[in-house]
Amino acid sequence: MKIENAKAQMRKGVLEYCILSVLSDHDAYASDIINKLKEAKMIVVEGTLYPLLTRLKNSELLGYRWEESSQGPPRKYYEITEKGKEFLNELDDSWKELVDAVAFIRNYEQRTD
Amino acid sequence: MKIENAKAQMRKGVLEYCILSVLSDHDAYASDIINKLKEAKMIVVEGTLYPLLTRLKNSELLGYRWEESSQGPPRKYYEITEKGKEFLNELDDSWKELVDAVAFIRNYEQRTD
DNA sequence: TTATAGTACCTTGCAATACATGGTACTATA
DNA sequence: TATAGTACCATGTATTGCAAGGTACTATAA
Repeated sequence: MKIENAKAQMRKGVLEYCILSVLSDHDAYASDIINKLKEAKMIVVEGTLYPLLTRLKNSELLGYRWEESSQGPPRKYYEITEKGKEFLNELDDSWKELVDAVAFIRNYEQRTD
Repeated sequence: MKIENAKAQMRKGVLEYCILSVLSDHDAYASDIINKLKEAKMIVVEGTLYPLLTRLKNSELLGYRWEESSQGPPRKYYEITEKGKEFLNELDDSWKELVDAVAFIRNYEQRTD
């Protein structure tokens, strides 16, 4: 369905912004992050999240540590780095500019209706 | 520069939304569209716009007609179709959901600071 | 008439990311 | 020992923004 495809395209670039946001609040492991995003109605699956976390870690925007779990296998807790925080600020600016641009275009269109 | 790359990624999916918005207001040719988007600080170049207009036309979301110009070559005026208007509404909903999701995540993060 | 500038449109291949799919591994419990 | 629940992972596909190089029409200058 074409709108689903458009939604996926709109998520490109925004997901890393959201993940860095979630982690700037507190450290988390993958399942935590998925649940936090789900609360915001940003539905992300593991197949998307793990490669993205790896990419962010490789870019030194995130770090991680292993922690034992009282049940099940050990968990990989991710944390944002200083570099990640700086990048998050830049993403914040970019996102706001984009939202403003879209609002300008949409409001301009509706004003002339 | 990595932030420029992130910006390009954030524009994926959003550009077609903006272009359909611009054209739902009034018909336009490429240069018009580029200028309208520039007013909103959405910088788009021809190499991006022409393939996208072609894709939208092939998806029957847009139609076009040629019009002579008093100076220079003839111009291709694009217009949105009924199907395009319906899709624009769906894109509008999707965009708003995304913006709400991001706001939820960002506000949650700042509330706990 | 020819050459040039301005304007309009176009094609193609590359880079980057979301994600589906299939997989491995650890731990607790039966 | 086998199984269920949970956690993590790799890879290839699909899609779009866009840089780069191109063609073509029209008016104007030479």
